[in-house]
Amino acid sequence: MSNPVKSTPCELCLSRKFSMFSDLAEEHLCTISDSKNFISHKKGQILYYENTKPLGVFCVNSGVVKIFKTASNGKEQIIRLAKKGDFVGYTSLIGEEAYTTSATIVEDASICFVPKEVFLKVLAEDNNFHRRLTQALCQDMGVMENKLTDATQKSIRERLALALLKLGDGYGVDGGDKQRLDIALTREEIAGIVGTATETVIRLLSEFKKDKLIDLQGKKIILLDRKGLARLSDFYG
Amino acid sequence: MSNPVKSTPCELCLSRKFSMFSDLAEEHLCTISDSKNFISHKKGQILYYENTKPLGVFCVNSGVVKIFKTASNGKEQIIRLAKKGDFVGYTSLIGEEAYTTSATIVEDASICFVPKEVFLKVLAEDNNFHRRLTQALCQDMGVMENKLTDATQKSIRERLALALLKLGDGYGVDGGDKQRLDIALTREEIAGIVGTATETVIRLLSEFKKDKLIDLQGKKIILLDRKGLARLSDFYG
DNA sequence: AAAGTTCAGTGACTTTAGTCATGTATTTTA
DNA sequence: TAAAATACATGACTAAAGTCACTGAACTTT
Repeated sequence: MSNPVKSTPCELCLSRKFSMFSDLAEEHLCTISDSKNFISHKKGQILYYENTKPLGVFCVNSGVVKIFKTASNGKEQIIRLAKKGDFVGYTSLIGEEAYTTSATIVEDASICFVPKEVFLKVLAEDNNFHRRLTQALCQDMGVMENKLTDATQKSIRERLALALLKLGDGYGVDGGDKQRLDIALTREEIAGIVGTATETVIRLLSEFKKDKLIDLQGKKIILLDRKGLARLSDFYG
Repeated sequence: MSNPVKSTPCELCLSRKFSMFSDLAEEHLCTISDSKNFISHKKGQILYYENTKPLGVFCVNSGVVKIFKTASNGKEQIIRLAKKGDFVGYTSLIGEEAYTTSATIVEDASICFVPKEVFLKVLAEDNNFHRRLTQALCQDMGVMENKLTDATQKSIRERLALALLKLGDGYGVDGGDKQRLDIALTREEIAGIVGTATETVIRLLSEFKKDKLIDLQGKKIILLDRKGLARLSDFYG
């Protein structure tokens, strides 16, 4: 689907530090490195569609991938954003089921594809890796429980404030109380993260701007007052 | 906290068939059986609170447990209901973090408690068990993605219809198109499952009754028209 | 069996957020 | 660079669901 580029071996991959492959045994790392496929993806391209069968695991080297579900009303609910070091599509592979989500590129990305058999072989043989993966899964489960609770119990205003803070954690530059979100999301995508209508996001963002919580410079969002957003994102603001 | 009763050994436990211990190696089963603690719990009793540290894993032998989060508005979001054969509290244990949820008894239950060290030892030594657990976790992740999407993209009416259908799957008797939900939940608890206000559940239930989708006999709910509920639970009903 | 407590149900009202319509920027593409 | 396509923005309206207040029913407790 995309142009294969000369591959960096996993042993030398700088994104590996951030991934679950970070302390994989040398031999397993080589197995993966030899069989993987390095591909460059442009914004908008698709990694996989919901309900298709996984053929392997994607490992993000750079760029941003959105993992989402298409609801029965046609809207996209973004489950998470994956960046450098993140694995994509492994839960469906391990769960031995069709993909429960779709994945597309949000910001131009380079991504490695590790074939099913190789990934599962390493998972089966490297107990330490398996242990780490299970632990990460369990922690992700806690994250999902939080998201579900926020989705049902918080207002859209609260959820948007929270979403901005989390984007700040993942993609913020400058740090401190004032940080620029270094990620290009459309208002519709932000709506997909929060789980609301695009117009509502637009309205609330200008409201936040009026309240000096954020600033809008073209496409980019600057968080001016993280504490204020945090107060707003919790029920009693 | 509760009255310990004479323990059924795991080898003879009838609920085990339904659990992830179902094909545990004999030796590991014995290790667990020897160290576990069988306890009887009454409705309303607490298994654990959010933010406390897990000391082991609960294995439900009979009865029903609700796993929930208390939101910042004080309401309970029920994450799932656990029954015979289900493990409770293992994700936080394996994730090496404090409980992300609380758990209390919804229907009088008998539950085994397996201490942390023993459970983790078996997990580390029995690769087959570890594999099965990871697989289940991955599938549960897909379930959570679905729940999140439903929570943000479906209306309360749709979500309630869906919740009733799922309760039918897990606790329905008679089967077919007409089934009685054999579980005693208050309207407030149903609201906690759906993620809405108690009054809204009450109103919608009487509406469903008026529309011959369900019947209300005292506390018990009877699903009269599963297909109708299914149609309603999907966006285009 | 009386009193207390929890639970179910209803009405009135308010707030929130979704939808539709339309207009203006801003990118893309031809 | 003009045209087309997206994306952003705003207003008006509607519908959905939450809150508050209260009543009556059904359990518990003593």
